[in-house]
Amino acid sequence: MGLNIKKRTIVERLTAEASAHSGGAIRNLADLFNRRIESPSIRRILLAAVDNFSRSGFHAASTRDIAKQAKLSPAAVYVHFKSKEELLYTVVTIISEWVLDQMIDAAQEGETASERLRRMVKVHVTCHAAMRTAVFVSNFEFHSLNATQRKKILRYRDAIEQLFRECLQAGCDEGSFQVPDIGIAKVAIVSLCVSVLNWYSPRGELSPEQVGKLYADLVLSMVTAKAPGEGAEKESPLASRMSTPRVQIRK
Amino acid sequence: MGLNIKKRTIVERLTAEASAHSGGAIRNLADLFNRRIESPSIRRILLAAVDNFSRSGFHAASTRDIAKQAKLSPAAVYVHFKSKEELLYTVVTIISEWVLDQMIDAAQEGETASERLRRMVKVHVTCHAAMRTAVFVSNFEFHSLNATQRKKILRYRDAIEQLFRECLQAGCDEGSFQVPDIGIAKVAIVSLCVSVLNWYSPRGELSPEQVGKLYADLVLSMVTAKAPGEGAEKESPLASRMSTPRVQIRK
DNA sequence: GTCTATAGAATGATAGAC
DNA sequence: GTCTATCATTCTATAGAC
Repeated sequence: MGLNIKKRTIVERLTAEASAHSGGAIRNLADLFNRRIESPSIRRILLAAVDNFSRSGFHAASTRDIAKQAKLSPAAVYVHFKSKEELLYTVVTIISEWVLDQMIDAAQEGETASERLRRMVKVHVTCHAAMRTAVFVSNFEFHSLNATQRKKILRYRDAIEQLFRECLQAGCDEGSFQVPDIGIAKVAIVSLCVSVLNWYSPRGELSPEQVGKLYADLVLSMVTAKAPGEGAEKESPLASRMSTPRVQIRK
Repeated sequence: MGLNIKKRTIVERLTAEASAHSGGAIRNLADLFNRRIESPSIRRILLAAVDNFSRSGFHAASTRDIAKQAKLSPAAVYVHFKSKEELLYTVVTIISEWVLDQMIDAAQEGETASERLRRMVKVHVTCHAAMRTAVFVSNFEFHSLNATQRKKILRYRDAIEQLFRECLQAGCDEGSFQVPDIGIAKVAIVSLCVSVLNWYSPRGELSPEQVGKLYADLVLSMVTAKAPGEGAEKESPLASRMSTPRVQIRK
């Protein structure tokens, strides 16, 4: 990592460190941070931040508690992060990059659109279930980022939505999918995957992969073309004139 | 309303006032508060609270700003609400009651399970789109309530989930629905309806009712039984051994 | 890089006059 | 019921020693 100019933020250094440690599957958040962050102190701070943000929400969580949990003084956090906001931004960036990476891989496997969609839904759901706490923070504290940060994070989300859109379009062109509106279907599918954040528990009976498979079945039956006369009554309505679906942005 | 004993909270008085003003469809939040709340000051406070909570989140919103927006002094809020938390609880209660009322009506119409499910999804989505801001607060600031309050609000959510479960069960018994797991399907459907909170905009091209209809189509095709040989490969997995799906509870 | 100590600002809630 | 004034607390972030 050579030069450590003070002005570079953690996030800016992430890319440089990304390939530093390689090999070995990422099974949990500690693995992911080990791979992306050199300093053990910073890793402890980030783990504590995820925990506190997820339990109390960004604004209710205090930097004091985060520092304490990371076994540091309150001031030590500010040696590594210039603000609490940057702490959140670092977490959200690492998580968003990781999910997108998984999805890019998933979108490449599979011959037919059905196989690809099944794989994509399974991977997306599995990511959300397996790293529930961190992805939860990344999704539901998104609005506490500033406008510049939000814009950068939206690029990751848009990329994932685009992967789903292309897959749906391909399936519709092939004739294997049939949906009232591709934009609506895309948003519905992504929402459905993300919604496991609201109920999944690692202490339940289902593994992340099992939930992924169940959701993939649901999504596939949602978009799979029915035999003629079997489908719901529809007049192919409204095309995609809706406002571009996007996560609500506060402030 | 008669006696106005000091110790009764706004929420406790709501039931008494519920039938006070009758008739006329509820088209927006102001309508709903007009119907449920006598005092104009309290209505202004609640409207301001919804606005501030939705834009900044419960913890980041200040009682000063809420009071100012309601054209009152900071202290005046505490004449009507004993804490900021009670302000949130009042909002969430009124919204939750309203959504449940709509859903109870919806679940009674329709001869077949398919008709009922279509109607329920349409109404649920329409409620969420039409009152987006307030329902958004009710859903996503839920975790800022205390344990007692959360327990009371969960009764509303459970009741709605139960309506969906019964409808799905009936459809599966009839043979018109086919789902891998009723518990999973129920959670998925509710999540899907709720997820319009994340993208719906009243400035878009679609009315709440139109979105409701589109989502109803998606859900119906998700659960509708396929002609033999048409369905996804499945081995009817795992039954309902999963942890009871429930919104994540913080703290 | 880590600490102790604290500045500086904002917040939830209350006291008491009218 | 509404106001002005203010208390008491908490929090983010910084200063400066080691």
